[in-house]
Amino acid sequence: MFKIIRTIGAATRSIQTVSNETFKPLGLNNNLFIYLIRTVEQPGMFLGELADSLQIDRTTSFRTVQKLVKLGYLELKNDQQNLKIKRVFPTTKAKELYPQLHDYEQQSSDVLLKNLSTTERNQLAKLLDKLNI
Amino acid sequence: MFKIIRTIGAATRSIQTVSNETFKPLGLNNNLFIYLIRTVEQPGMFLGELADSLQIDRTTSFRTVQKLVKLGYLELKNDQQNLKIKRVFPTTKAKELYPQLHDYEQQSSDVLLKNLSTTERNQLAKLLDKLNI
DNA sequence: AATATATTATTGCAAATGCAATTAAATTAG
DNA sequence: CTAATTTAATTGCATTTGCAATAATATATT
Repeated sequence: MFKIIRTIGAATRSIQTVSNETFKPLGLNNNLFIYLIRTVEQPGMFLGELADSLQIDRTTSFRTVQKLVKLGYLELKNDQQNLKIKRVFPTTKAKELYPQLHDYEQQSSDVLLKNLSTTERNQLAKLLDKLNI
Repeated sequence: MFKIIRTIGAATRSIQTVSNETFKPLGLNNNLFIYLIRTVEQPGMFLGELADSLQIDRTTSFRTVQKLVKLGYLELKNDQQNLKIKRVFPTTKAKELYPQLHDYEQQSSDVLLKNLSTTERNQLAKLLDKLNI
């Protein structure tokens, strides 16, 4: 069964390599685009929360968010109740870009899954949902 | 279906975070241990071949292999036929460590898959094998 | 055989990464 | 209420990462 983690590792690295190349023109190399997708879909998470939800180191995530703020994609807002936290929101620019990012994600998924039938895709999605991440 | 690539991405990052922590005492943080596993299982690949098989950038892989040579885990040998390539082999140290690495991989897999039955695990493995990586 | 193209290893460099430590606010325990 | 503990953001720093470029060899083309 160890082959499972090898395969998903290889798939992830492979997907990231391609997406880096794809989004370089937008300055969104690395995993930048997953931050945007996540933030548009669930705006208002605080910094650490966002990092944890993406399974990315908090300090790495912190600096990436700074960069995305500088690029005009995200903005940070202080919380009224809790002075400690800063909440992350997408700008209009990010919201406008979102459909394109989502399309890419979809296409990327289609390529990865091209050898699987619809039934198999559903099966796979269901099984992955049960992973203990 | 886009959820599939999100999930495997999150799983991969999560697994790597834990393995980094686990192997820090051995100096094998990052993905170092997957190089060792791969090289023990298939010794003699040339540098670029190894990198490609792990879906890792060739220059990154190049430097990582250098590091593993320095740490005494791998060694490079010139090829008789092809002066351009260098083949990568595990040292005794690496071969001795291999069972431990493989055990870890197995345990890590067990944790990830703990909510899946044996049938489901087999199903998942089969579906992942069909991915177009 | 000579030239052009492709492949491999390697280095330079700037950016990203992540652990450790710090500061400040919030929560919990006494 | 006060002190101790936890949690969040932030910075420092050394390492890693990966694109771009280079050099050397191998392969393909004419």
